[in-house]
Formats: sequence, C-alpha cells, structure tokens
Amino acid sequence: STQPGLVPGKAQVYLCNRPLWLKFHRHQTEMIITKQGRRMFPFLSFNISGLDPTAHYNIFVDVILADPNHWRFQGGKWVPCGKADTNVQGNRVYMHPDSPNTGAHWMRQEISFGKLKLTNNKGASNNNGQMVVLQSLHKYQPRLHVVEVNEDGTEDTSQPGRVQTFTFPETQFIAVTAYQNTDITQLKIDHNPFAKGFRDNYDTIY
Amino acid sequence: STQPGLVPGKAQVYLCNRPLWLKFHRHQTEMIITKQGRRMFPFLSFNISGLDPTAHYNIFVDVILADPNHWRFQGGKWVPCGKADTNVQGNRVYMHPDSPNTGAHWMRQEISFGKLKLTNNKGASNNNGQMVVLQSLHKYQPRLHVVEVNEDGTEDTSQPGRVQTFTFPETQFIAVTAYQNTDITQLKIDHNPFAKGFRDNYDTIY
DNA sequence: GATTTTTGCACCTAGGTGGAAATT
DNA sequence: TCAATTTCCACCTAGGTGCAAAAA
Repeated sequence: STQPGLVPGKAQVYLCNRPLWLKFHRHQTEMIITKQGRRMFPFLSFNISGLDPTAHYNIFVDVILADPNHWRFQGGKWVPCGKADTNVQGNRVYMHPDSPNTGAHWMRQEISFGKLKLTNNKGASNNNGQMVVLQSLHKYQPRLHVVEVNEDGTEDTSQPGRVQTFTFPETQFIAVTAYQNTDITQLKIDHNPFAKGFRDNYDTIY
Repeated sequence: STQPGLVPGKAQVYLCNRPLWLKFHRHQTEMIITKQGRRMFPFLSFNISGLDPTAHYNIFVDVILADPNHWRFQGGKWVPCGKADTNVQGNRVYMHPDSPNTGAHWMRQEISFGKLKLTNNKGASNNNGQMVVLQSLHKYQPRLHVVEVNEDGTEDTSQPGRVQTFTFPETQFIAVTAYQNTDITQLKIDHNPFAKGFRDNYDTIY
C-alpha cells in the first residue's frame, strides 16, 4: 500500500475487455432486454488494486440514465426523440455475488459481472437481485461501486471516503428489445461464443 | 425460537431426499470418484430449523471413514477385505458456497450440496475447496456441520456449543472408480436426469 | 400503416451421465 | 490372468444466441 504514485485508500480500477467495448462503442452499443432477462455482451469485468487487503468491501454495479433523452433509430442513425421516461421503477443495482469480501480477495483475480441480466420486466426486481430493470430505447451508463464495510458486512455511512465510484464511458449502451444497427448485430455474432451459429463462415472454419 | 418441543440453540436438520437415499442404501450406495471430480448422486440436501435468525453460521459437509475396512465386491456382494488405508491425505471438507450467512438465510430454503465433487486425485485439494478426496473401495459417511461464527466470519472455539454435527447413516457410500453392483447402476440411470440416455425405455417415453 | 415487443426456434456453449475399450 | 483405473465417447441436461414470424 506504499507503492510510489498510489494514493493510500484510493482504489485503481481497469476495465478488462476495454478493446472489445471500444469496438462496440464506435457504433453506439446496444443491449437486448427481455422479460426473463438477457446477459450483457460484452459483459462488465474489472481488475482492481489499491485496496486494503485485510479490509472488507462490497462491490456492485448500478446502471443509471446516461442522458435525458428518449432515443429512436431512424435513417441508420440514433436520434434523440423526446424526453426520457424518468419514472423510477425497479432495481438497477447488481451486487457482485462474492460480496462482502476482503480487499485481498477482490484484488486476486478479475471481478466479472457475466451473470448480470437486463430486463424490461418491472416485476423482476425480486429475482435474487440478479436482474437490472431498464427501459427500452433509453441510454444507460453502468457504474462500479466499491464500498468499505464493517467486518459484519454492514455499511458505515458516518465515515467519509468509504464509497468509491468508477465510470467507464465506453460501457454506455442503449437498451433495445431487438437490435437496430446491423453493425452491432454483426459484432455480437462475431464475438459472442453463444452466437457462433450465426457466423457466415461457420462451416468453413469448423 | 419458542416453539414447543424445541430446545433453544439446538438446530433441527432434515435430509431432503431421504426416500431416494434409502432406495440406494438398501443395495449399498456406490459413488464414482474420478481424477477431475464427480458429483454425488443422490446429492446431499438439507432443511434446517431452530437457528437464531440473526446469528451467523458456517455450514459445511465433511466425509469420514465409516468403518475400518477395505472393501471388495465379490460374488455379487460387498465383503470386507483387509484394513482401510488410513494414511491421512487430501481435503475432505466442503464448505457450502453461501457460508458464512445468517440463520435466517439458512432456514429460508433447502441447503443443497449438488456441486460437491468426489475425487481420488490427492493433488486436487486446492481446487477452490470444491473437491473431496477419497480412496476407492473404502466406505464413507458424510456429515453436516453447523458452526456459529462471529460477525466477521471467524470461528470462536472458546465458547462451547457453537458447533453442531449431524450424521445420516442412509447417506453412507462406498467410493468406486466403476460401478460394481448393477442394481446401483440401474438406480442411477433411473433417477439421475443426466443419465436419461441410458434408460431402456428412453425412445418409448420421449 | 408503422413501430415495438413477444414467442418459438435452430443452433450453439458448457458440462454431467454410464458404457466400452484401453491402460495400469 | 485378474482387478482396478483411465480415457474417449454418444447422449443427455441446462441454458445463452440472433432470427423470423406473430402479436401488441
């Protein structure tokens, strides 16, 4: 914790698959939302350093509105179209399943949110907190939160500086019920192993 | 916690799939062990009551030798055959992945050990504690342990009565690298969904 | 009519079965 | 030769994809 250049108590976070996120971001990332919940692809995954190895932390992701607009895909482009629906509804927080845990645990390996699911079903908030409820055709920004907690896992809000929030603009996305931009569809097919069956050259290379 | 007939501080544990365990037990249950690890079938699953909802507990299974014999299947029967190999080696404890957690959590739903794996690979002890290392042709007895812990998850051995152990004789089994008793094989095929392909009437009923 | 959402589907990934043959 | 173990396999379960048609 006394490495040169590091502020004590200040965590460093790196987005693991940033090059892939950037490929999508160039075309305006879209994420499918469904009633039963759909995983993100790419999914959020981080490396973290600068924690106190013996302290305890909760680590979670939330998803907030990235701008005040309702969006529509028209003429091959995303264009703002009226105000965002800001009626608050449903859970938008996903606690990492390893929480709470020690700084040593969180720094040992990649912190991956591959099982986080996005839904448009407002009644899905109770599903073990595995679902984040979003509205279609709105733009969202995921955030990572690192919260130092007491040894019993409870939060101590009286002490300042125990909550750190990290935002990666390249992870912004528009929630959709069906892909709009065919460039995005092709990137999903090319990189998501579960979509391998849709690759043009599938029979050529396997 | 003031239900009639219940001793305060004393947990009650029920084996969930006891009728199935008994079907196997009548024929002397066998469990396959492999290098990469094999799940148990049936697997251990419990309902628990009588915990303090707000106290914290670790819940884990261990597997101990059920008798001092080496066993062999001869003439259609299991017969003792020399002494058990008692050289201590490898991990025989499987902590439930939800540990540590509150009494309320443990009592809310079935506590299932479906992902516990059995292996004969002594070097497999380090695999995230997911593997229990056993010796082939020895008879074993799984046990359930409920340990009240401090709020930070550490054990307090100075206080008595914070460890409770439960043993269900119908869950005894002999570890094997290949099934010996065809009655056991047939019970596995009939009841394990992953073995459905081996059912005689598979094409008739699907 | 046009847009958005839902449903059923073929096609994958990922991994748990016992059988049979090969190995020890 | 015999007993025990390992390896490879076809066949499942379980569930994550985008597509196309249907529904809203």
